[in-house]
Amino acid sequence: MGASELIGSRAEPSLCGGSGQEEGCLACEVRPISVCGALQPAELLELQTMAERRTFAARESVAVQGERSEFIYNVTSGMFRVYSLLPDGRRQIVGFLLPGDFFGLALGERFTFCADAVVPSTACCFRRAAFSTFLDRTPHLMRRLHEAAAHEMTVAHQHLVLLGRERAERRILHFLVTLRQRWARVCGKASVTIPLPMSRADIGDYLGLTIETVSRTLNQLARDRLILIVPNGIRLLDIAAIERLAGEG
Amino acid sequence: MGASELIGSRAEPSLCGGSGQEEGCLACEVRPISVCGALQPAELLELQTMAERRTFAARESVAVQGERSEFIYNVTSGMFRVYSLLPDGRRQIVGFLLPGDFFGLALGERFTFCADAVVPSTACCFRRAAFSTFLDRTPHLMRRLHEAAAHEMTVAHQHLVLLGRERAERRILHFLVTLRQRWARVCGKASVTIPLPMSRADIGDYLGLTIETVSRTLNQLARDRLILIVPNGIRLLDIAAIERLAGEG
DNA sequence: CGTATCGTTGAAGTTAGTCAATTCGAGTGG
DNA sequence: CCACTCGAATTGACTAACTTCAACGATACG
Repeated sequence: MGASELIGSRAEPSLCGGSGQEEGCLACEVRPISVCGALQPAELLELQTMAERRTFAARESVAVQGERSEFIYNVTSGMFRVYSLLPDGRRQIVGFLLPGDFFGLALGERFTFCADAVVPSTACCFRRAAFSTFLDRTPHLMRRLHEAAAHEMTVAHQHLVLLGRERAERRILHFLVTLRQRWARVCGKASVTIPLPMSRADIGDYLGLTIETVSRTLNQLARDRLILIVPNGIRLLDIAAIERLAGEG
Repeated sequence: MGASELIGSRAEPSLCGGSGQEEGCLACEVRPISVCGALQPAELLELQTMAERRTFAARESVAVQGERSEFIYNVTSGMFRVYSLLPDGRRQIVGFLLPGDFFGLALGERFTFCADAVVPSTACCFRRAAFSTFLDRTPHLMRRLHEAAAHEMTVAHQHLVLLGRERAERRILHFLVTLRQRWARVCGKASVTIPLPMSRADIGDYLGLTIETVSRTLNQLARDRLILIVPNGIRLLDIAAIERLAGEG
């Protein structure tokens, strides 16, 4: 083994974003990558009046399946998981939210899913009613939201393909490749080290696998010298090979 | 076996809908259950000018992954399947479209999935550009479309739960229960006999199973006297038990 | 009546799940 | 600083579920 110089490359999740609360929407660090990027300065000032930055502790709940959805959220830092709970306690994570991602787009009266913070995180909260009327006055934001929803739909469909038709190794690889791309968007540049703030159980519940299978598969990939497992993350050692094995990516 | 009096209860898929072409949107048989139901008579007349009823033969293609999406469609009779093809020929069906369902909601420039007719079917076609401008002038239709998209999202998430966390029997049962509800909406009343115009291969590709597993599971359910397999359909013999076994349904 | 396709059934093989033991790492208190 | 504890991650042995491969039966169609 003895690759001690490789170890220690901790995936420190700056998880981008940060404070900036005081400065309002104009100075928002996720605006360029979020739906808010569609807005003019004047509109941002108006949006700001109905926005409130909230902090969430790790595991703190954002939404509970079936409860009334008073707010919608725009993630500004950290990571959230969106999931469904089955009566017997099993869980299916349908997605992880990164900075710039919207939650509550499907503006039904009630949340159809649970969501909570994976790590300490922040999000911008909007009262649904206020946001909704703002939306009516701002058709280009509506468009942008619709595009975001369409993209979410495409992502969900790819997730379906993964769960329905791929085996464990490809699920894991696809997950890593996709997550890398999403981090790249958030951080402005692609990194070979992917922060994985979520647990193996989370990954398993996202990919329809058990923790044991996730662990075995990751360690097999590490033995094959495709990845390196670092604290709180994964370093991709051979991105070309990984993307090839993952399918289209 | 000798339940010959039960056999012969063919699931004749009137598959509801039918002609009505000549009479226009006002007389459209799927309007009450479709997004068009949100429109006023005057608006329907306008919509009608950009609508064209098209007929599709079984297996005729509606959309091909990656191609430009010139039209969007509203299913008026029959059934379509929406799917993704993998490079090695495997297929994941992400959904079946019934009368009243919209296709092409995610108004990207290109189709992200394939779609074709399962049986001879008809659909109302709208040129995307024209429909899009109509949408801008008709915010309540936009709302309704957005709600439909949100519902699609919820359905996709439930599908994810199914593929990620349920075994074959529950996938099949859930599929039957859900399809029954959808037919009920289309036909105006719930029936114990569910038309299944699609093949076992289609069901398998929808549920992430092989044809063999679909066949074995269905026949096991028939042996357990929960269902009866009839030509082109399934009759549910014990709906209460089926819904219990399927989970929340 | 022959052929093609679809569906069913059986047997063998694989993958991932289950159960259980062990290790690792972070945090705690002596 | 070290022992202890707790949860997360890893690893192994075994098992269940589903797939694969193969053969066969039914049905529709020319």
